[in-house]
Amino acid sequence: MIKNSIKQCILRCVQELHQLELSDSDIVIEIPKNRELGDFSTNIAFRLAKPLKQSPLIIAEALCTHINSDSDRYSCSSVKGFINIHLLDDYLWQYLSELLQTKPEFSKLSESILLEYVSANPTGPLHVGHGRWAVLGAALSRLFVFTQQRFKTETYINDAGNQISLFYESVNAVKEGKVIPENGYHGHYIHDLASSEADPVKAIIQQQRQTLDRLGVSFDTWYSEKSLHESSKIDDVLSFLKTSSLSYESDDALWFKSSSFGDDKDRVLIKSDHSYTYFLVDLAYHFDKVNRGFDYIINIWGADHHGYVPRVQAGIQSFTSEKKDVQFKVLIGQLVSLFRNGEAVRMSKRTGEMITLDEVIDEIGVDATSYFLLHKSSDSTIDFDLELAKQKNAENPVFYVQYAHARMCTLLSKFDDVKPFDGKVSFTPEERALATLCLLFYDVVWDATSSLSPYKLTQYCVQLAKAFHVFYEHCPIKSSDDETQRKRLCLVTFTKDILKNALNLCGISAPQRM
RNA sequence: GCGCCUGUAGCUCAGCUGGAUAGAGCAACGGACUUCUAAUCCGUAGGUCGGGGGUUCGACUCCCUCCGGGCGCACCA
Repeated sequence: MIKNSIKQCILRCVQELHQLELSDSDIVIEIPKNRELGDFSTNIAFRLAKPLKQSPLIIAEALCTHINSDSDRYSCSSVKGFINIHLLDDYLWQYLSELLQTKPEFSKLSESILLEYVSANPTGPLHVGHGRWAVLGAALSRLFVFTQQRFKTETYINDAGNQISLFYESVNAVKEGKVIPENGYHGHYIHDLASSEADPVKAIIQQQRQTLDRLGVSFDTWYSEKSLHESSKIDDVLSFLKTSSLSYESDDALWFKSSSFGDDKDRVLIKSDHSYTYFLVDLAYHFDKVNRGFDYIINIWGADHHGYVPRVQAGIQSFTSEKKDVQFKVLIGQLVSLFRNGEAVRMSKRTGEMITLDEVIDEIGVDATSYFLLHKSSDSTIDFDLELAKQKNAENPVFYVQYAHARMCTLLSKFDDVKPFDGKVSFTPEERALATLCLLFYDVVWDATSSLSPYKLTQYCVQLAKAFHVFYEHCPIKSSDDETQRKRLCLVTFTKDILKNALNLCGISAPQRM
């Protein structure tokens, strides 16, 4: 990773010059907003000012001199305490040429990750909210594969409990020509299910699976809540909590001392009517996750469940207090609102009037669906305008990016095999901007992976597409001399491969032609 | 009332563990196609970063407070 190798260089120089041992995290490599300053920059001189008791300007000056005398990779200059790093052309080109052939060793986020997502009730079709968790989880999975993490994916099927009973009642009511219970399920699909012989829950799961398939989402395990009830796992967690004195009886109910682990209050496990709470069953599920040996447990939940996080967190903590550290992370995806030409599309689960994820995919396609559900930080709500997502013009970033890829493909097809360029290089500003952006690919991949933020990758796609379009307008290929032509064709080839990789990691196709 | 998320250009959003003149896309306005796809590019305009305090050499970024928006606060799932 390019930023990393620059970091290492600076670490070494600081060590040689000042006998200071810094760690990776002490150094920040940035890309200057004003690109004329350099390809990269660092503010390390400001950070060293205090410990060294020197002015940042002097520190920066000395470091630059040291790096310049020492490195055949970088040429540095110091401006107002910042160190601006300019990659030497030959080094830049060599780095770029080998980029995709030499994938770096990525760090391990943990020994073994479990990523649980979607986990929908099998009582109806998936909606766009599910789509967001699905797209997010799938992108993370691909990033985990790409960065060679050890991990499993899983979805939890809530195929037991009150909602399921209500669901069956609703379907049966229609079958028997009765009125669906007030708090039951009223969607049109209930009538379809009633006219079929198949088990409604199985039918819905099958339907959900097909929808997820379209988005490229699959799971190692479909974990059934029902199977938990049928196993001894609920008793296991109960006896664990009892023997650890983490539960107690009060008001005829059994409680978990979740407040001892940071929750606002204690939570009921077994109700006074002796039935289990949903929480108990979920606790059993997470107990099982820990017992299966995962040490990084990631759940993707909708914002409407965020109040539930502390109690599950409390559970995990109580299970693992005597064991090695287990990380537990709940990714809260904020809600998705659908719009059409600026008008909110009403969604009511109650009356069953809602646009399903399938309908959205039918209308705007997989690529746009993936893009629009992925492109924002999961902390932000998404206002999703269907008409905008459908437009095949510049208003729609999906097309902007895909067009860049198609443009590269047709451009390359105009020329015979691209021969490697290994001469002495020099760059125009547009070439350099494109090339340095290409170098950042693995840095972005790692950033997106470690921060569990695939949206950074969609941003990168747009940036790369922009840099390419600019290059395309300013750097003709056909009309340039042999050397330049070969260099530019190589650059386009590298860019195309990187953009394709980046798009595919986002679950978006990279068309050859548009 | 309490908790989580959020408030940056007309719109949709970035802004990396505080750092250089706050960025991008779209929309607006003005340009560029006999030349590798104009689904593109170039230029112009547009911001007291919700308000107010504080910490700092330096704050969109950290702390406090107030205001607005979303979501949640069950012996429901």
